[in-house]
Amino acid sequence: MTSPTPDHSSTKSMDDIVALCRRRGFIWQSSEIYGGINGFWDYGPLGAQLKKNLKDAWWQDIIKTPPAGPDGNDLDIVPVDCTIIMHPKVWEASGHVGGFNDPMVDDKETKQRFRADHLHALFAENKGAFDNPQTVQAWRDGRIKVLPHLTVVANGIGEAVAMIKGNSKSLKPFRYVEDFGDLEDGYAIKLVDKDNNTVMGVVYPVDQEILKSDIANYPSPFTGKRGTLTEPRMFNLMFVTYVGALQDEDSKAYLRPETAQGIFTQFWNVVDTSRVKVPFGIAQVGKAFRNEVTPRNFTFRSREFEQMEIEFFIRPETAAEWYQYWRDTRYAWWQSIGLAGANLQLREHDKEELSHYAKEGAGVCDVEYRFPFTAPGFGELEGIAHRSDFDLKAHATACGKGEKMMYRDPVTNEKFFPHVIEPSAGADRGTLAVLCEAFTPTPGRAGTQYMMRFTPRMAPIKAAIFPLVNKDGMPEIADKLYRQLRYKYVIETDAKQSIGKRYARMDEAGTPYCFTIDGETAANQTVTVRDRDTAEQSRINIDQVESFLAEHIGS
RNA sequence: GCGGGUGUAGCUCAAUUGGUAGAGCGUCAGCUUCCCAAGCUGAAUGUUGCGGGUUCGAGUCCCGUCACCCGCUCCA
Repeated sequence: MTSPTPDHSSTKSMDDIVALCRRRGFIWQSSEIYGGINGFWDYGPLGAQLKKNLKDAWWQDIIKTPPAGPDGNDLDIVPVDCTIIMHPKVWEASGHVGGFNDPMVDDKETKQRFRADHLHALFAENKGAFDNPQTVQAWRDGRIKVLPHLTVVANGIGEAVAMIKGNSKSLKPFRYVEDFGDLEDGYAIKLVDKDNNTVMGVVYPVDQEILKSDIANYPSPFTGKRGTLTEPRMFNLMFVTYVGALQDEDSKAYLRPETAQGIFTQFWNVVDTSRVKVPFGIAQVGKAFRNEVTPRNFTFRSREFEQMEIEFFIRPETAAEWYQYWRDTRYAWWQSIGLAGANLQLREHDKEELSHYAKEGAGVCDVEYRFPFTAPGFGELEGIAHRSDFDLKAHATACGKGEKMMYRDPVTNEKFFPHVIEPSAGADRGTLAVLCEAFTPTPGRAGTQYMMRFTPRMAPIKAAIFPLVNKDGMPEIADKLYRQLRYKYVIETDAKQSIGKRYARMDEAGTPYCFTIDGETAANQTVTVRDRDTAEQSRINIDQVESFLAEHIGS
């Protein structure tokens, strides 16, 4: 086992980790020979095996041998493997398209976001700027400048006027008197100022071009303060593609930003075909895509990444219990694969940072790892969220069948939309955390500068078989042992160069054990076992190598 | 998206006011070698991130671009 460092921010440099990943073939930049492409990463031979070990461990522990539930009975979790491209309506129903294909403005102070074309403003000035049509026209033509008095977010001019009239506080120092009537694109209202002078006010949707250049003069619709709004920006977090040879609006589709929606849309088929009943889980491993604004920190925020997701369907009233259960279970799982120290933590979210689907739920938490680049802070590995019945309900509504799609409890015949607890883990982030945790500088050690102390279950290479020298029958014995073991384990053999160099290379690859055939082997059928972490050797019978691995690595 | 920095062999780094792109390590091959990047001999490796410009001549100066790093921003 590795002995975890309490805080490796001072001892581990991300640059060194990235360099080792590159040099030894764990992780490379995608399309490197063309200069790379921002936010995309490839796994080399050692990295591909490492990531596979992580995903295999997850698959084993979730689907093949799921843990026991709160009542002591094994959970029922079945896998699916859904497509990356789905019907575009999936993403409308899930809420991914709605708010994110339009120019959006953020209020930096309140962190609220709204569609730029929903912003309406009231223009009014003390000096009676709008008391005649000519002045209004002059303003509309841009010949005179009038700053907006206040703004509101509204779906249409009527709603905007109603909101403005209804909020006497933000209207100050003006007071609403009466409607004046429709203008060409806007609406005029009569106001009075504090000296009871009549002031004409006009409400218009904010011109998008003016908003872009003059955003600093527009008060926040939430606080009334100027200077806290960001420029309108297109938030298109989803990758767009086109299905079929014709590229037009009708053929537009998206690469999924999360694997979860495949599970939700096939929930009914799973129920109909798999003899599962609530509570049960559906799990999936697969790629997802997000057009991140700033991909950074090595593979941590990649635009193409792989998720390991469970949607665990439950009765609504049991949400709190199951949320607790999955929180604790998933935290323990990450510990079990080698992230056992103080670099791993569980963090409950504050209510304010919750997503749209989780506002009213039993909770959301993250399993977080202290990466060298986040230290002393932490970065998310897995989020566990109570998503309520948001998604099933949304899809039932969007596809038009509505309550007919409610789940029927086969025992009680009750009909309801199950709630869901979603433990959603990042395979790439998990791999990166395992890499960072394993990375160990070895300043006092001969040969290697660094070694990788993977837990045996994660190690890309489980053992190496070396002939001590490349003659005297040793290579033949090594080759025989290698061929015998490689059916069960990832094993390497190497006869070239000095034994020290070969050990050192295995230390860097994180191989837990090396078996060496030496002069004694032919005589008494024993080999040496070298332990990666201590560099100490012991001698075992060559017939016991396989059982040694079974005991120390698992099968 | 904004500001700053960096970019020479797989890695670490050299290269005189602008004047022939090199070294160590690693890698590979052969020999040697009975336990920790050991030794000997040899070999391969670059349009100096990419593209323009200035110049008789650019790794070096200028512009653009790409990637990475740091700080903002962003991260339903």
